[in-house]
Amino acid sequence: MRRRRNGGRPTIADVAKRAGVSSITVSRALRDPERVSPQLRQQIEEAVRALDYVPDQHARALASARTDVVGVIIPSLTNNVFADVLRGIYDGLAQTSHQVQLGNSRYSPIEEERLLATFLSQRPAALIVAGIDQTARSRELLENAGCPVVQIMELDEGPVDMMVGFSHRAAGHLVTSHLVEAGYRRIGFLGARMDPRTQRRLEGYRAALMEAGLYDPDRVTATPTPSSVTLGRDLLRDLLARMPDTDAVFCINDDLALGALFECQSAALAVPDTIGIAGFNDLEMMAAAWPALTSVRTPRYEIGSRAVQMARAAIAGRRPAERVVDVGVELQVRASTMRRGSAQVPSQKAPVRAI
Amino acid sequence: MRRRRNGGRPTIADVAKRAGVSSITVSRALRDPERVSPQLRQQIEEAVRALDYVPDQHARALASARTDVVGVIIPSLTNNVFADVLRGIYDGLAQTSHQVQLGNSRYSPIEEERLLATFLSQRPAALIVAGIDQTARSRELLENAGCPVVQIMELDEGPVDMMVGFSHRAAGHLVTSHLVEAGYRRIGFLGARMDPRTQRRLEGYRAALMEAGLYDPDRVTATPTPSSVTLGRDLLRDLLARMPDTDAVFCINDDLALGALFECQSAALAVPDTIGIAGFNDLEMMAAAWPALTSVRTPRYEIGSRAVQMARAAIAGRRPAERVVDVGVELQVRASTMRRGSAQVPSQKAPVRAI
DNA sequence: AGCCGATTTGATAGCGCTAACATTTTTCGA
DNA sequence: TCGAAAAATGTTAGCGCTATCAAATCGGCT
Repeated sequence: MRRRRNGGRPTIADVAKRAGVSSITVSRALRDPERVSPQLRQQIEEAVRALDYVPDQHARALASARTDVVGVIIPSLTNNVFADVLRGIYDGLAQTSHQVQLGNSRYSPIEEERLLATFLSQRPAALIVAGIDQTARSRELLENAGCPVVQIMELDEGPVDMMVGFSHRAAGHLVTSHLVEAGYRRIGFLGARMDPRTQRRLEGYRAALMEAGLYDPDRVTATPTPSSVTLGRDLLRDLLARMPDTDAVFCINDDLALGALFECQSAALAVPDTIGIAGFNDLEMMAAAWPALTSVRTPRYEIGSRAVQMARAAIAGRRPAERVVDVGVELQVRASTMRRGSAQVPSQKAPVRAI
Repeated sequence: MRRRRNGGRPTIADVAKRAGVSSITVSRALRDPERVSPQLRQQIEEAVRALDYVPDQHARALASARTDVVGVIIPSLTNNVFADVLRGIYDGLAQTSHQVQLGNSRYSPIEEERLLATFLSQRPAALIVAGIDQTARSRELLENAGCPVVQIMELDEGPVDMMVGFSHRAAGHLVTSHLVEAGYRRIGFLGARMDPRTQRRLEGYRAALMEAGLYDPDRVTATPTPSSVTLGRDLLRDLLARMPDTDAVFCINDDLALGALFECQSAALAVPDTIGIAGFNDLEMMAAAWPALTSVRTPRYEIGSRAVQMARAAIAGRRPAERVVDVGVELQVRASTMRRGSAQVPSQKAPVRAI
C-alpha cells in the first residue's frame, strides 16, 4: 500500500472516480465550468463537496506554468500610507482565488530588484510595484515579466504596463498654493526620507513659490532620515532657529506635520496665526488634532483596489483602455492654515482637487 | 523540438549535465551540501552560477510535500502594532529561503478559520498566528497542522505549540497602578474595538482599581467601533459629560490617548494637572506629543523576530526549550501623568517592567 | 589481502495537475 | 436523413523536483 505524500488529502483523481468522469474533466469543471455539461458539472461539484477537495496549488503551478499569486512590492511595511494601499489590495483579492506575495524593499532599489527577480522566478499572475524609479535592470525585468504589471502611487508618461496614482508634484503645488492664498508669505518646507515621491512634492512646493515670487531655498529643511513625529519637531525647531520669521510650513507627510504642531505648542507659537501647518496624506488623526491640521487627502485604499481591479482585468485578457489612472488628491483645509483675518478662508466642505 | 513550458529557465537537469553528475546529486548539493563531496559540490555550485539556476518552488513543493512558506495571520493591516510585528517577521526571514504568506483576518475568527484552512492546504513550513482566541475548529486545525505553530501577542498556559507575547492583563494593571500611584483617584477607561487583547487590558485596569478601592464601573467607556484618534476625542467627551470629575484616563491604545489629549486641549483642560492621560503601545509619537504622553512600551518588532526565530528553530528540528516566551512590557512615564506636586514622580530613565 | 560498514552517487518512480491532441457525441442546416 | 462542424469528454505525456532504494566507492581493521 503506497503512502500518500500529501497527508491523505483527496486528489483530482479521487474526485474524478467519485463523479464517474476522467480527471481532466474535473480539472476543466473547476477551471472553466462553461466547458463542461451542466450534468457532469453538478456531479463533479457534489463529489468536490463530499470529499472536501482542495486543489493543490503547487501541482497546478507546475503543470500549467501559471499561478494565482499577485506579487506586491512596497518600500515600507510600517508607513500608514502603504498599509492602506495594502488593505485595498487584500480586500480586492479577498473573494478571488488569488493570493498575495508581499515584498518589502525598504526604500532600496537594489532590494527591490532582488525581490523582483525572486518573485518573477515564481511566475506570478500579476505584479504590483510602488513607484516609477526602478533600476534599469528592474525596469527590464518588469518589461519582460510576461504578466500584467501595475505601478502604483505615482503618475508618469511611460508606464511599464499600467499605472494608478496621482501627481506628487501637482499635490505639492496644490498645498503650497493654498498656503500662499491663505496669506502666508514665508513658507518653509519640512521633508524626511526624501524618496522620489517626496522629492516630487518638494518640486511642486518650489514651483508654487517661484510662481508667487516667494521661493527662498533657505526655508527648505530636508533630511534623508526616516520620517517620524519627533523628527517633525526637530526639523521645525531647526528651521525656526535658522529662519525665525517663517510663517508657515508644508510638511512632507502627516507625521512631520503633527510633530510641527507639537513643537509649536511646546514653544507657545500660535497655530495658525503665528505659524500655519499643512501636512500630506490626510491620515485620520489630522482632523482630530487641535487645531485640526490641513492636509492633502490621498486615496490610498483606492489606489490599492484600483490596481487589483486593473490587474485582474488584464489577467482575464481585458486590459483596461486607460492604462494610466489618475486618482487625484483633495486638499483638506482645516484650522491649522486658517489665519485669523485672512481674506480667503476656503470652506471645509469643498475640497480642492488637483488635476 | 519540444518547447519548454517554463520559459527557457534552466532546470536541475541542465545543471546536472553541466556539472557532469545526476540531477539527484544536484538536488542534494542544494538542499543538504554536507551530503555531497566537496569536489562535486564545487562543480555543481559553478554550474548553478553559470546557468543562473533558480530552483522551481512549485516542483519542489509537489515532490517533497513541503514548502518554504511561513503563513502569518494577523487581524489588521493598518494597525501600527501589527505593522511592527510584520516588519520583525519579514526582517527575520529576509536572508533565508523562506517566504511569507500573509492573511488579514480583520478581527473575525470566522475569517481566521477560513484563512487557516486555505494556508494549511498549502502545507506551510510554519504558521504564525495572532492571539489565542481561535475558534474550536481553528484550534483543531492548528493542533493538526503538521508544522510548527507560533501564537503571538499574548501569553497563555496552553499554547498550541509555541508562543511569544506578553500579558495584556498585567500590562493594563501596570499602567493603572501607575496612575493610582501618581495620585489620580477617579480614573476612567477608554476602549475601542474591544478585541480579546483589549478586554484583558480592561481586566487589568479593573483589578488594579479594585485593589486600590477605586473601581467605578461608570468610568469605563468602551465601544466595539474600531479605534481612531477622533474616537478618542469622542470617548473622552462622553466620559467627561457623564462623569465630569474624572481625573485620569487609561486609553486602550495610543490613538485613543492622542485623541484624548486633543480633546483636553480643545476643552482647555490641563494635562496632567486636571486630567492625566496614559496610552498603550508607546508608538513613536507618544514621546513627541506636548505634553509627552505616558504609555506602555510593547516590544512588537521583537515579538515578530522572536516568533520567526522560534519557528525556524522548530523547522530545523530544534524546538526551543522555552515554548512560551514573555517579552514583557515597559511603562514609559511621561509628562501626561506627572501631576504637579505629586509625591511620586518616577524617573523616565528607569522604566518599570511588568512581570 | 579481504571484509564490513559507512559514505557517496545514481536509477527509478512518482508528487497532482494540465497541455495537447484524440475521440466521441451532439447539433443543425440542406 | 445525412454529414460536417461544434461541443463534450477522454488519453497520454509530461511539468521540475525529490523519496526511495540500489549500486558503487571508500576507509579501517584484522
